[in-house]
Amino acid sequence: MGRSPCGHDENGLKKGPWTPEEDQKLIDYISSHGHDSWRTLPKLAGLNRCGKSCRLRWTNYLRPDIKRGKFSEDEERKIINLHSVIGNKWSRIATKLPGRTDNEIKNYWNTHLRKKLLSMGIDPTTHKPRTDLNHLVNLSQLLGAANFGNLISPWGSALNLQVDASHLAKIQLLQNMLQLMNTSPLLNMESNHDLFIGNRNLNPFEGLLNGTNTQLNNKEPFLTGLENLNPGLMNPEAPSNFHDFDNSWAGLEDGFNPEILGVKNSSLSSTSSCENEIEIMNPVPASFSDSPHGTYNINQMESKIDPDQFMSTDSASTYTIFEAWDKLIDDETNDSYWKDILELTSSSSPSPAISWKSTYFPRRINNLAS
DNA sequence: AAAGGGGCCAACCGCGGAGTC
DNA sequence: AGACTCCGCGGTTGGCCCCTT
Repeated sequence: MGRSPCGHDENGLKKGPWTPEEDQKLIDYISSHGHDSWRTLPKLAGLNRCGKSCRLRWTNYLRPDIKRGKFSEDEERKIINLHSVIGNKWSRIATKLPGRTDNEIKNYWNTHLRKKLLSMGIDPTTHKPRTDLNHLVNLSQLLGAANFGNLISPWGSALNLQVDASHLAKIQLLQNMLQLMNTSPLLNMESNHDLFIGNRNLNPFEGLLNGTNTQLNNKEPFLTGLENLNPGLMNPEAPSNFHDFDNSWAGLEDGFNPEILGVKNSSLSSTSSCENEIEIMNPVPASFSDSPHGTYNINQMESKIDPDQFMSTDSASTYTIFEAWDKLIDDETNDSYWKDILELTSSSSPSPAISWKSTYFPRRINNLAS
């Protein structure tokens, strides 16, 4: 395994797979002397290796506290949740999984979890539902195989929607919207990472992932998605740090101006620390900017939230996510689609969901509701 | 049974940050 | 302040293994 089997570098130091004898030498030395300096360790331990190779071998394989074997479902869930928050920070993820190394987690992600998410129709980079047509085909197959009547989407069973690619796209757009809001800096002012780890799910498909389907079977389908939002928004008596929300929203409709959001460039392009040693990544995934500009689709919509464009003052050609929403709604020849959602979510009065929607889409909601 | 191909994963590479002089 | 060294991290590689044909 590895590269350059039995090879040696220009200094005559051995590279490639470790032999049992070398392993034993390393274990013996570290057991009695520790590893204060990896640079000097190989010579002192009688190993013809570079210090880096010794460190890697120890930390990834020989360390006594390493847990080997298959990843548990709980570990899988943790990895997925952590990755959705901090991205490819394997060493950070590893600190939350005792006995697992960053290398092991990274390999497991690339060989198992990534594919698993893809097969579930989730983009492993953004942790959002995928929106390409190939995926829609896969998703429809997945849905078809999984008790279609109940499993179309978190909201599908209640809305009794017809299932075709068009509806799936709309459902996904709705989910994307919810997730976008969920991950927007405005909605995450409290930066409580417990929102993301453990009992809170970032993506609405997690029920599929963990096999519980809790969200999919939820009796309040719209709320199922909305519960991912900051509870402050779901609460009619929102906490004080949301007092500017309405004003901010007005600004958003004008082009998603980060100044209005109070978002600095640094927080968009890098990470910022929070007290629990979890970094909240850029809420707008960088891959958004990779979306091709073609016909109207979700990717195009999301591409308007490219962090680079946040800093641009040129808004003449800006096609905001909210305009896309308007277009989507306008494209619906029959408003009953949206009225169904409204009726459903307003059935339990007073519904937090309807107030949420009124806040987000005041014009549209008022028109439909009247 | 043999060959081919893809998956898996240990190990390497290169970069960047931190510390030291 | 700048140069240098060391360490740690994320990305990538490539040999082994297993499955399929």
